[in-house]
Amino acid sequence: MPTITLPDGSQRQFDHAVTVAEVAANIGAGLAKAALAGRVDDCLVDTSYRIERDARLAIITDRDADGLEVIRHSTAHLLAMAAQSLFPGLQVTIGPVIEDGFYYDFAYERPLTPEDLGAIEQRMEELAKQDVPVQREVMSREQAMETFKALGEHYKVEIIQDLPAGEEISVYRQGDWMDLCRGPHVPSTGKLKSFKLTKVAGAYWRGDSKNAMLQRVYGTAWPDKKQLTAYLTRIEEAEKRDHRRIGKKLDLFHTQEEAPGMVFWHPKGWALWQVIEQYMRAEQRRRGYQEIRTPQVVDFTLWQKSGHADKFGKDMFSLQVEERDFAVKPMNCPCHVQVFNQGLRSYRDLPLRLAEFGSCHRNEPSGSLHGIMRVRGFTQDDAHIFCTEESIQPEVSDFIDFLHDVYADFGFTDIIYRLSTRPENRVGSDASWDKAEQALAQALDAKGLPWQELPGEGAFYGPKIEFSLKDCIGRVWQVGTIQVDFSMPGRLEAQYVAEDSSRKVPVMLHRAILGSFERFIGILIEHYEGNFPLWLSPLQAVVMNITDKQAPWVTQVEESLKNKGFRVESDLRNEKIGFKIREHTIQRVPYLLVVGDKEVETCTVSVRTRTGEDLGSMSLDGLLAHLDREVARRGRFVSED
RNA sequence: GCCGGGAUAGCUCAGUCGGUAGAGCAACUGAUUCGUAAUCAGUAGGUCGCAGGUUCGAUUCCUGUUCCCGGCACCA
Repeated sequence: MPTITLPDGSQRQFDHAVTVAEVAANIGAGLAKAALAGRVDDCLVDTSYRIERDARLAIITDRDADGLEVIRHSTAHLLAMAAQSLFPGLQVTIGPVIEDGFYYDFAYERPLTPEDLGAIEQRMEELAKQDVPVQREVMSREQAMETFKALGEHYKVEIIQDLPAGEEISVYRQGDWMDLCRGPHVPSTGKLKSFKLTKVAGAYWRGDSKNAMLQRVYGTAWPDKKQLTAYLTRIEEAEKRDHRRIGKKLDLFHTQEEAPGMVFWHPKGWALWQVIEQYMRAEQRRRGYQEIRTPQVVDFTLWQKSGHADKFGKDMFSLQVEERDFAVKPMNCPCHVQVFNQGLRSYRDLPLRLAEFGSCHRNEPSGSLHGIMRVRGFTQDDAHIFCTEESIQPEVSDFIDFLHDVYADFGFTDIIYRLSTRPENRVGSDASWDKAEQALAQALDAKGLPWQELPGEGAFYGPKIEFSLKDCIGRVWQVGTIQVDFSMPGRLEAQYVAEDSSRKVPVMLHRAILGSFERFIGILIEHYEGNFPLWLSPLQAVVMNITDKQAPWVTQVEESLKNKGFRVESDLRNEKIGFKIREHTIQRVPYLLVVGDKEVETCTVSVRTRTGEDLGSMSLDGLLAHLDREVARRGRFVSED
């Protein structure tokens, strides 16, 4: 005699055990049809789940986030079913739901091709149309092992073996196809109406490059066609923000075969870079950092001492010159310790903050290179803070404030925080790791920041906070970081004289806000779609004439603005004004200054923005005041779409 | 590094079932002096990524290689 309590608080009584589907039908035919799953006392179940006793129940439809997840999960199953029916011998492994979709990893004798995708998708459509019922079945561990062994599903057998003892093992059948799965799933394949397979790719079994490479098929699924189309359009639009595309269009930089993973910066890209560098330089100085510069090429023995040679000597660009081994620096820290080591340091010198716009080179794996986001030659806004253990937390706290200020100036508020903790291979005592991890966690908590822990992902010398931003299609890139290091100062013999005149080894904090200029600029380009706020714009204004007659005043305006430090060009070409406006608008120039006879007479310019807004005529002083105001607020209030 | 895909004019791309290529935009030349997103006409522009092989003949087919793209792994 279960009493079912619905989300609105109403109750329904039944004189026998009922399934979720039956309760849905009892409420209404529409709901019965829409039901994809149920939530019984906070537990997600199939619509076929039998409720034996009093319970709270929510019927899950495609309007719930959970419902959408069920759809995606079931679509992954449909994909596997279709793939296996088309390619005998293809084995299933795992098929989880991911952001906006799902994937399924298959083991097959040959790689799947993009053409195969089309065939699989078509098969999925057919199977969905057949509205095949999906049924759950519980099996014993032995039974499950036997079943999947008999099917030749060796990966599934391995998965079953690794399931924790006591865990209920369920399989889902749809037609003559079945898969090991916890569920829940939609009641029948007919509920899956709007999906699309998006890409195939190789992926290692269990994410380990020592294992076999599987065939991963990615797809997306939505409650209806409209949402599917909206998603596909969104992705298409997002791809137009791609920094590689915009970088080329706006003539910011290029790359070429002879220097893989290295960037050739063009005048406009370098102008942008310089604005950022000068800004960071000023901000660092304001906050107690001292800027230094250290060598690019350093004897290999230093990298052996620092521990770099051991852990990633292969990833360094090494060179032999006159029988001596050198390496191009992959990081700045060992060099910064050398600066610290000059002279005798006192506790009174701490915390000592040494900053460098350090150019580094790392021989990154070829497959990991990506536009200017992941490169082999890059420049960090690097700094190392030498301090005592007691200063770790206040320094970290100050750093996070600094970082937030900088990000806000660049218009970033959507930041992902992660704390990477001690890895298996590490140096330093557990006690010092405890202290360092706590200091980082507390600094984040004290500011009320939401963070995620990445256990075991810390550097070998200490834990780190990673600050990440997303690119135009949602890929996450680490930009900022702060890392606690108990190891390197000791290895490189850094010392200071403490209050009791004993010699002590300082703690070192590695930190960066932008991360690398290359990556940060890549993110900036995608964030603004090339419509940089005025303070960053490589070219801030173009002054243009209507006919030759106005050329002298145009040149005068150009010179005046340049003298005030603005990045300005004039366009005196014999072209129609509409043509010039169009060209510079496409080049995302924030201000288009038009000069005709009227403006010459009144010593003004007609001001138009790249968004097409007409600000009317302004005197030179008026314009300068307007531009100054806008530059001063940086990226904080910019929203130009 | 691994799996798949790609590379054709400055850019975006079409094309050749094997007979050495084409469009739009850009560039250049000329005309036009025209007030807020494309003036008109003409000209020029390519070792079809690179190296081999097959072939009478390869941009096209095959092999290798480099780089790029999408994932995976990696990211000290």
